[in-house]
Amino acid sequence: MPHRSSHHRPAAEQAFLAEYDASRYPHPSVAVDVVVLTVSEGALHALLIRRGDHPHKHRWSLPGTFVGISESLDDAADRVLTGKASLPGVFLEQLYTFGAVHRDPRTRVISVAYIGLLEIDRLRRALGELESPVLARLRVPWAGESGGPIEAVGPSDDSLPLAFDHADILGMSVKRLRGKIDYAPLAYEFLPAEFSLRMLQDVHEAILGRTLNKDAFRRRLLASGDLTPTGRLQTDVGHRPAEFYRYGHTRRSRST
Amino acid sequence: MPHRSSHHRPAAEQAFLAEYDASRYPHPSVAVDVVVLTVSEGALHALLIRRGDHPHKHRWSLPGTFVGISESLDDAADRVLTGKASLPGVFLEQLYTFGAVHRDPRTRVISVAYIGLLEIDRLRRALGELESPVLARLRVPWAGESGGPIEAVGPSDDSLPLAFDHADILGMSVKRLRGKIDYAPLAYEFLPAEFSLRMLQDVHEAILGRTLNKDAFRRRLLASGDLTPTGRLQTDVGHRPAEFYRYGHTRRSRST
DNA sequence: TGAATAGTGTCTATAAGACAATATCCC
DNA sequence: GGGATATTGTCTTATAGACACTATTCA
Repeated sequence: MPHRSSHHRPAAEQAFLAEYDASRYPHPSVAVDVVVLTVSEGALHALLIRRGDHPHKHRWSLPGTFVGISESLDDAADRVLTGKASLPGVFLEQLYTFGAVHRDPRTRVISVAYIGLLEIDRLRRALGELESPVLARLRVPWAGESGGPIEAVGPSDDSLPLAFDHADILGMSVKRLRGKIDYAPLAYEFLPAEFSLRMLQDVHEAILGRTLNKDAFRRRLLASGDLTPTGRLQTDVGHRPAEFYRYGHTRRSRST
Repeated sequence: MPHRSSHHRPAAEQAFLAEYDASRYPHPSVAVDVVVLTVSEGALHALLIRRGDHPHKHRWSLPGTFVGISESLDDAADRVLTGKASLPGVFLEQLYTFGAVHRDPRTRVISVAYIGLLEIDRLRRALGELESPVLARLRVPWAGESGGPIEAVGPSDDSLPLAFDHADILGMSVKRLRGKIDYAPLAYEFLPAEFSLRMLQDVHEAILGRTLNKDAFRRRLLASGDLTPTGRLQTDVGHRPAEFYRYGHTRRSRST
């Protein structure tokens, strides 16, 4: 969220902070939280973990970890996925850093949020090994890219109480996804290597939260040159089978 | 930059970090750096400060500060502007968090970068009070939104040596600006309250690093409904004077 | 009057929405 | 064959680029 710098502060506070010495004053803790997103049944879902301890005991939170003193932020985000869920090779991108003073009631924790995108089947397989996590459907109460906190709902449409400012982090991740889906190849992260145009459109619609024009979607994506037809067709579908495509630039013939 | 989570780490390291206790292990320092941007003479410029101390003595760096233990990130970014340069009310937005382990050779410093946008005249007035800062023109070696580090050049087109990873931070800020200029009202931050369409187009061109079609730009901006004509005209311009506009939705008549 | 830039009108090319027609699979 | 969805083609509409023309100011 953009803001405007505030009006003047007391000169004493300015002087104090200008003299701030990194080694003499207490440092905040720095954590990374990862919004692990997937698309299932036409809707975005996020991976949540039920907290066993205070604060926010029994609320649901994003998987995360503290950042080691000799570990980059990206590596810490990796570690959340490769450690907890054995999920190497997942698309990860830094989202936003949440730094309100009292966002964690215990102590000062600044959290660098990441988004991780992956296919539902792969995520489910990795989750099979674990106990507490749940895939919660996201309910977005705003249209377009307005932004703001969003809800996570359980299997029976019950709203799951979220820990800390994680409703804001989830909201920011959906906003980011919506803003980038039209020009960045994010949707393919939610799909297997080969997919039909309808599957791709379903992913776009789940992210955007609205239906799209089928003809225009087809034309636009095929014209982009980012899709390579595989020649393979769907089977056992009870109607004309769709062709499968693969993400990647079509090789242009050398002679033309 | 998106990345992919790496392959498995040694179980011992995972176990160690999983047990990481915020109170027992050293915390990184957290700083904010602000990319203060303005548009002058058809080009983006950023505020840089010559470092007087090691490391990177005599190199140029972004204005920044450490984050206080009871201070939000946004407040720390405010303080950089209201403290050092007496610039309250400036548009500030969080950009990205830079967390490579050795980005600062002294100790572990994670830096949350912000962008601050303001009008050239206002910035110059505030700078008059100070000594070391300079407004450096930005030279962007990539087109569109490819991203990557960029150069800052002095008055005689000499490249200024930048401290730390500040060339990357500057590059990220230009990339962000280019990505948002078409749908967010960023350009107006670089202009006085009343401006001509040509002045607005000049700002867009400076940000995008390329010329735009004049007719299409006019049509698009006027059709957006975001501009209110003031009725006032330029004076002393040696050619037909342009009308001044103001940013803000045109009030619609109640009867129509 | 001439130089210079603002602003308007028109034509064309491209992309999106709407809709109809045909294709192909399983039952 | 019938149901269902994929795929293709055409028409219409909105928007962007190109270009020509008119308008207004100061020197």
